[in-house]
Amino acid sequence: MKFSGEYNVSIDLKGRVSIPASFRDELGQIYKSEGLVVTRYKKGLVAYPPSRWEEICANVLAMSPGPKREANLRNRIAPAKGCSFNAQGRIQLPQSLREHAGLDKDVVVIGMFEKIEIWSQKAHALIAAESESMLDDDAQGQADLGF
Amino acid sequence: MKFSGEYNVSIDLKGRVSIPASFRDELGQIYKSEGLVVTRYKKGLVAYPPSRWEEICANVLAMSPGPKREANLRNRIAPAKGCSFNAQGRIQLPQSLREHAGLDKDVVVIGMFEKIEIWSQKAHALIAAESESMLDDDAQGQADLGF
DNA sequence: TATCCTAGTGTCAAATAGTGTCAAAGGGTG
DNA sequence: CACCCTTTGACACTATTTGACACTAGGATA
Repeated sequence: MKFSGEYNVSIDLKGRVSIPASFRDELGQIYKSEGLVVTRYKKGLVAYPPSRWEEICANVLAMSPGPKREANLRNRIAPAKGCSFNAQGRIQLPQSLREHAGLDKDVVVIGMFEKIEIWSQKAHALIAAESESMLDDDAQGQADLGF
Repeated sequence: MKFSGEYNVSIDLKGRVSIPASFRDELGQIYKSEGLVVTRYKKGLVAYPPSRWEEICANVLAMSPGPKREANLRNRIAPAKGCSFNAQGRIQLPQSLREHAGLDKDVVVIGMFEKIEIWSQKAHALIAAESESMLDDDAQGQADLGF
């Protein structure tokens, strides 16, 4: 699965975000039958196809007990929610996740190959600026990559 | 039993917390007949289905005598209280547990697979922030898990 | 022992949140 | 410019959560 592209979409007054048609096409069958699993990620959200989520879950559960495992359970696994699509291609995000990401009205949905990120416009602008300056500081690295 | 999701709920003026409908569904029959057993856990509370609680109790009781067993008895087993649901899906938390967790008005209820955690909003924000920074500092670990 | 006070219960009804669906608006394409 | 597909706002409906109130039990006090 190769989600890609950056989309500005809006949230309706009940907390549903439109997932771009191209992502839904990419999901194929899954789009209607299973939906996506959404959880916290930094100051935003990520969404995975359920099968991918199962793998991640299994990886975390398999960690040896300790604070890292606990942190992953608490901040990634526990807040996760399976969200199915409605007839218009929107998914309902639970209040707790919307709050975490500070979502209201304008959000950015980003295809990141095997996952989909969801940010408030504001948070996305911040993290994008941060990433950009990191790349700026590494002109050699950029050149090596062929940019 | 797989409780999951994070919910902001409120406590009424007599100390009852609403347990989210999805958790009650997960409990099925047990919800009406048996309720939950709640006890202290760190700076918050945990709730278990009674059958799970029996197992935990048995494990502690089976420990060989010593300060660890004593500590478990004192801080986990002894303060525990069985709480049944009312018609609106709320459970009454005893004052001692409310006090321990510093609960007043806004609380967070979290599904953690086989158990349910209950925190004051404040305490949860603290522990979640701590976990988050731990995850941030370990980008490689996060990637290895598939996030 | 009678009375007051507090903590806890049961229940109702208002408020809030979530769901399903329709149709208008917007954007891209031929 | 007309058409089609996608996105968005809106509405009605259902489910869930919350605040409120009256009532009960038990403990303390006089």
